[in-house]
Amino acid sequence: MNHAARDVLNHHALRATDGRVRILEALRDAGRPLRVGELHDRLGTDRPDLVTVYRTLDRFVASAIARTVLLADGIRRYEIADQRHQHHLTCTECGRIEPLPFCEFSSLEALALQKHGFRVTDHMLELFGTCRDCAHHPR
Amino acid sequence: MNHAARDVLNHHALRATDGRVRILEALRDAGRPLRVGELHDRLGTDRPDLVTVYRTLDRFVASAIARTVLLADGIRRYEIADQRHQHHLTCTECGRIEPLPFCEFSSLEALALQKHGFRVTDHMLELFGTCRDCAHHPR
DNA sequence: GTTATTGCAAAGCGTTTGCATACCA
DNA sequence: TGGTATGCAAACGCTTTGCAATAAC
Repeated sequence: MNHAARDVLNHHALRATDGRVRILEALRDAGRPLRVGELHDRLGTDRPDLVTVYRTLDRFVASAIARTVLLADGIRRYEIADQRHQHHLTCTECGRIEPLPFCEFSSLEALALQKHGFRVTDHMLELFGTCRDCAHHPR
Repeated sequence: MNHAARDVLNHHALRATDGRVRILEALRDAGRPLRVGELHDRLGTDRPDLVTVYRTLDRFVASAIARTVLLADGIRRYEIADQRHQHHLTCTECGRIEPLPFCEFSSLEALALQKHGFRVTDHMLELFGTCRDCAHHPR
């Protein structure tokens, strides 16, 4: 585990400091996009400074190790970028964020080009609603 | 024009102060989502305080006169809410934001429910790319 | 006249920067 | 050893809050 993280850092020509390894692992373990503060909280005792987390995440994004995720609340979150472009289901009851394993927009992008002369290079889609658990156990 | 704005405010049980009328008109005239600072700048001389713009926009959102728009940069923007739920094309070259007059997601929402037990109540979609003008006049 | 709204100042919060120290390669 | 990364403190920008003065109804 530890080695894998170091390898990733080395591969991206980033010095494999203890802080970076732990930040990368925390991001990986989370399985969902994390806010900077959340990530910092997860680093446990003797953790790197919050400022270091900010700087490290910037580095990770610049190196395409991580990417930012933007949801409707306007808060920037980060996730590991080793998977394909991804969307999320955000439960408005409990706040849980679940990755959405599909992405079908070729028709929409074709429409944008036809009707607006707009060539789509990227898109953002987020769905909000009630997750299974909250539907079964309403508050 | 002025009367129309006052009517809207009265209809929502908001006192029709000069500042609110001007903020509502500016939002209307913009034709695209505005940041708080942008909106404030557009209010011209003897304009209300920036704090008032913040408070007024909160009121407008609470009264469903306006709504917030969130794009990939994480900056909150506001637009008049008198039209249907809307998406945007954002040009990454010139920054222009263009409304997208369609929204087709029933199939996606059905899929989320089937596969994830997730009932979608809202969604956000933003497309990014190169607009017609920038494609014709590259920098 | 009563209550909501405004301006001003200041606090808050998340994020960034400067700089000296500590660390990795 | 040389250059990068870190911690700490402080600056920064956007947003919110407290409170007295003001204006709408």
